[in-house]
Amino acid sequence: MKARILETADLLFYQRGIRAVGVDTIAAEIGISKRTLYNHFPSKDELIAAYLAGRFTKAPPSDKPPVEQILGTFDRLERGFASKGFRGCPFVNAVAELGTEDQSVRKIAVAFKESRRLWFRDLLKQLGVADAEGLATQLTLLVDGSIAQDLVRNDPSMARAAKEAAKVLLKNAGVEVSGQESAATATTTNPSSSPRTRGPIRRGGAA
Amino acid sequence: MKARILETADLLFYQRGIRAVGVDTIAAEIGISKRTLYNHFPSKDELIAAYLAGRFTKAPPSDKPPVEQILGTFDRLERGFASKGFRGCPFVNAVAELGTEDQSVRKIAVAFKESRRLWFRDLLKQLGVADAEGLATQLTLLVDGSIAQDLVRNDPSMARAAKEAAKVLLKNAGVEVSGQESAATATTTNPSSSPRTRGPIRRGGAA
DNA sequence: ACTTGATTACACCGATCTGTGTAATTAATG
DNA sequence: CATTAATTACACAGATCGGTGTAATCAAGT
Repeated sequence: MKARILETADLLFYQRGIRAVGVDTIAAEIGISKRTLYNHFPSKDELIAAYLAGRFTKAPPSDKPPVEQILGTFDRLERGFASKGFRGCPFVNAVAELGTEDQSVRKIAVAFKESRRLWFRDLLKQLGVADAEGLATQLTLLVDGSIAQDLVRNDPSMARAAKEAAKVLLKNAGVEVSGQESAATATTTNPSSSPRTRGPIRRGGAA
Repeated sequence: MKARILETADLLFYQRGIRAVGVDTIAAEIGISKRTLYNHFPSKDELIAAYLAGRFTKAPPSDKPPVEQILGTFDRLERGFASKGFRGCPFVNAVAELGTEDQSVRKIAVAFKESRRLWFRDLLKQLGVADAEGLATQLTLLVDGSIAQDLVRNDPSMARAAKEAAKVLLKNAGVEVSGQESAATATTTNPSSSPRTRGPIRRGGAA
């Protein structure tokens, strides 16, 4: 039951915004009484915390080459953008919505962003990149930038644009990139041409 | 009076979030009656629209070289981040908060983001960049990425990281960059080292 | 059959929300 | 001074908010 509550809260919070969704709405959506919800979560704040904690997924370990892992991030991002329910990064959205007041929310958001950055950094170190720290930061900028842009534009091609930029940054750092489909910035699309139409249903909102 | 209402709404909406600020709060902050507020704005929605419209500033024309204008964007961004009240991009925040429900909000956000992209694109064309469209998109990713990262991390150095990445992208496109302070990604900082401490008061939140 | 624990329905609290109606007050204009 | 327009105070509407209290019901497990 607790899982069902959390999963419904996740869906509604992410889709409509945290402040926009009341506990009554969540309970009604599941078809349970509000009392039951409060038996599992003592307050909405704790439900919000659990929602964000549940979004804090670790990047799964992979045996693929580091470069493919890094660039694969942008492919997964693009699929995420194209999936139906995508609505940006839940952590960034939460901070944007709840303001700096809620320090706990900001803390978990920082932790998530930093974990992603460290994931990039470690892969870059494996590649022997000199300034792995700095380049990792730059890659997260491309990730979050494409997420923000897709949030407002509904244009999954933003992920491809980010990927092309990432390739350039990697090459510049001396990393050998597959080359194959690169052609520098050539494949990057013009955002005013492609947008709209979302694909499958999915759960969306990795980041 | 209308101006005063709008300016106060701007401050509160941006600082605390749109949903988090009631019309009573705005009126009380100014010291006027709620009735007066509603005499100037027929509904909160219209006040929100006016707030976002007021944030839609045009990038001021400049006679400086295109490269300096482009890179200067990130310097202004960094100053914005360091200013006290900075809380991310008001348009992205509004979309994140109000959801896809409110189509008018999303539309103005798209218009703003696109205007910024076109500003980059035109400068890149002046520089003779082949794929000005694509590179302009990539630059906006760095801008929005650094904004999102600073929003959660409170780390103005994200603007510098974005600037360094932008330099690499520009060089890769054949643009002559000042060189002086570049040194590739070398000056990029590690985010876990620098954060906190905000500067002057300002109005913050360009994007 | 009995107990235990979860869930239910439902009323209710105080607070806050957007928005309105109204009559008095104030300020500027002729 | 008289007219007009803006602003005021204030009560109020209807909705929703997060959260609680309570007694009945339901579903195991032993």
